[in-house]
Amino acid sequence: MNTFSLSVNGLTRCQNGSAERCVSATGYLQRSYDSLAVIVTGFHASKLDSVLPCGQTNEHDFIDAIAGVALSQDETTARGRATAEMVAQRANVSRVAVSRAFNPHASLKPAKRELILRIAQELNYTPDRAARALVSGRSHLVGVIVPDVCSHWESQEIDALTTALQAEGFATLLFKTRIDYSMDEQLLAYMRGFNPDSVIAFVENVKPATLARFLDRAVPIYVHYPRSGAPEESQAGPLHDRLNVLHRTGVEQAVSLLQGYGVRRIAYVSGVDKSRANTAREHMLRVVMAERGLAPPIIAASDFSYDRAYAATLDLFRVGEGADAIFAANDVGAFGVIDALRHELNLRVPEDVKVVGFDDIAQSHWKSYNLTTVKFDLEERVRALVRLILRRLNNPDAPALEETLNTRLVVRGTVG
Amino acid sequence: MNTFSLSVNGLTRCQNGSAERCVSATGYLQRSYDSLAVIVTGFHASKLDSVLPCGQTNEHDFIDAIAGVALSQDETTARGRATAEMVAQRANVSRVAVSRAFNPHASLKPAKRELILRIAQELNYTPDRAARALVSGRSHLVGVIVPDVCSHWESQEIDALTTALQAEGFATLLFKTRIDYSMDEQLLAYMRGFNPDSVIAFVENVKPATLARFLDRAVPIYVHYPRSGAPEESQAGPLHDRLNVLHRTGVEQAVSLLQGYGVRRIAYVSGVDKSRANTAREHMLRVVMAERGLAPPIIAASDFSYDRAYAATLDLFRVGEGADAIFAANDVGAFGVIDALRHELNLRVPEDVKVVGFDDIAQSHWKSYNLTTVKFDLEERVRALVRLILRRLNNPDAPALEETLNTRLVVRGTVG
DNA sequence: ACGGAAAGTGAAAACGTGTTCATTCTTCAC
DNA sequence: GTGAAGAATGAACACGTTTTCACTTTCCGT
Repeated sequence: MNTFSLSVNGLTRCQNGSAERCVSATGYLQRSYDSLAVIVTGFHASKLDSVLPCGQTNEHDFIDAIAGVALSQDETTARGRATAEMVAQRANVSRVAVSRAFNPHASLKPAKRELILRIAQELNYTPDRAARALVSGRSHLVGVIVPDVCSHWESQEIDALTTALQAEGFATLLFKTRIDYSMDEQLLAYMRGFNPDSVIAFVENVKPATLARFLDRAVPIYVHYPRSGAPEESQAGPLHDRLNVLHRTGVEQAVSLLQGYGVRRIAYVSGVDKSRANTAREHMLRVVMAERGLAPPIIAASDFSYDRAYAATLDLFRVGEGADAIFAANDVGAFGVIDALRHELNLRVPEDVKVVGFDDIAQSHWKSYNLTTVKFDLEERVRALVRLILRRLNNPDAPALEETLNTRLVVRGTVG
Repeated sequence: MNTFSLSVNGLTRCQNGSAERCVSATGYLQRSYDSLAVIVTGFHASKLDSVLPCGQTNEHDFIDAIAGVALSQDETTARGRATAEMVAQRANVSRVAVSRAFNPHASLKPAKRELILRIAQELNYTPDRAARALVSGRSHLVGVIVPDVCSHWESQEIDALTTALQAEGFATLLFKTRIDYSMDEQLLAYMRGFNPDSVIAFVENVKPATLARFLDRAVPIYVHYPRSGAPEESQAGPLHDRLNVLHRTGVEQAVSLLQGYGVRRIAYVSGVDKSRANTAREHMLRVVMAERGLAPPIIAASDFSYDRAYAATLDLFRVGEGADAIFAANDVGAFGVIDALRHELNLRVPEDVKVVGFDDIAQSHWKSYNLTTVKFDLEERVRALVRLILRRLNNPDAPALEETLNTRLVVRGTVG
């Protein structure tokens, strides 16, 4: 067969390849990464030969060369990965022992385990997750459904989520749904084929029938925008795992601050109409304002986006009666509000109108906005979510769990 | 066994469950989704019974109920998914026929295929991708390595990528690497376990040894920031698949525009030091400026981030000599530049200093920035990338492919 | 009607792992 | 030295597909 093999550190061999090219490449590798064993095997000799840089090379050229080879690799070696059988053979143990070596809970003589792991590393072996999933029923994949990865809040949450899951041996499987926050059946069926162990949906208007299609597997599904979790809403005990957010704390701080400045007319530029995040925020704002003797907020309909918040603000002042202060359902919406006020209505923020957002995304501290906002600790939230998921996966029959997170006001330049 | 089963449309049955609860739920489902078959099966009857809402219910309550059941589902039914065997049995065909029914290229009598697909749908069956991957060697997963999902450019690219891959029957498997744009071996080994069919790395400083660990499988790896692809750099023929971007066009337009305003001192606020995107952009700027008789740009070191671009701009004017116009290596960096100029240095943009970015991300049209920028068509780029990947997967031995994309200047408010 | 090509079919063999179960080896107290 | 308990071991099976390989049926032109 037309193969090429190249090893660095210890044994250096070439088969069916041009010797000097191999040595040149080897030398380069040794110079750059001398403590590392590199094994390259199973290519069209002709291709590797014509591609490997000779003489002095820089790193980029070498990467290009290797990448080029990887791309044109021989089909016959596609399954060339080391298998547990090979490791077992080389270590003079049974294949089962190899499996056990990679499972920390299995009992295996420490010396044996060490030997197996060493040989496995030499052969660049890791257990095949597809096979493992097939027999264990665990794919170690977590499906994440999101309407728009670019939305700041979502992207930051996906980022933290991926980090947390990765640390626990899981991987994030990303799916996009329609932008209107609905999750269609087709997508769910599609995703189901990948066997995720759990699903986190950044959408809300989930149809029962859609969810039902998932129910023939024990897949915990987390509809991601949590209940408002205000004390007055809490019930005897949760029916299922739940993540609550206490909007009250942050909202009270914000309203109190605004009252200190003598604000009278407060408007709310909303999020997507029936979404829980929007409902909870608007509701809490209404409750807190009523408690403090303020008239109900003026509602300007929007959908969490910059553009619609911008337009809603124009309407509020041109068609409507305006306001002294504006709450936006999220920070991105608040950016739209601020830009509309400053650049189209020629109003000053915060002198003429004060603005408060929700979320505290990374962009909120940018100087052009410098937004005062109700912070929703993202890292903490993701940690709690991953904790819920893992606990549920490890113990499917445990009683329902509930985690509660608090909010607080971050005061910046758009108030005061 | 302690099971509950509920069907809507046609046959409506309850087993071991409270009849009226079942009927109530059924009625709700029928009212809401009357054209849909809903099959719920395999739960702890006690749990479903205590959870299902009775009488008038709203959608949210019902979702909560179903979700609660999904979470507390019986362990024994975890593998309760329909299998090809069951479909075959019910359709009176062999299991192989079922497999063929789901493979468009396999030959099967149309009537038979139709029957099988109908029954499969009834049973909510889809082929198990883990099993399929095991035997076919194709996981239909594409690994995406990214240092920071939140970065605007990356998040928009991930979004488009996911959409495109989803349409082709693939899914995006997301991994995070370190923020310094390096890709560590550990991550690659970890990812390898998931058997991605291809890997797209949004990182550049890839070590050969790191890549080599992937080379025992035929996995096309795309290091994502492309070569500058300027004509003077192009070679005889590409050694491997490659995506080129012609920065020249957009940069020429930008420099020409600036010259028209009599700009003399041009600065460049850079990206991550040795990254290709940064290198290519700086290089092209240098070349074009030289061609037009301008002095070389003043370099202000940054790393693509808002905060460092902000700081670099302050340095440029406080320690250095300032500039009439500033190119930023990316749009986010340009936002930092603009904010530093306006809010800390009290300079006007564009009157005192003109600013140009690279990328044209969605935020660039926001009124606070309204950035003039060199557009890099994201959708087009992702389409090209997916095209390359699929062609390579379908035909691993095809000659190397090359796609070239152009750029153009989008003129907004930060120049002129 | 006839032959041959093409299409359709199902039994069996992979794919690479985790798990169970009966067996063997080690350890330790007496 | 003995017995028993516990740890360590490997053979065999299971997981749900796709693929290969003979074999049978259908189709079509003469």
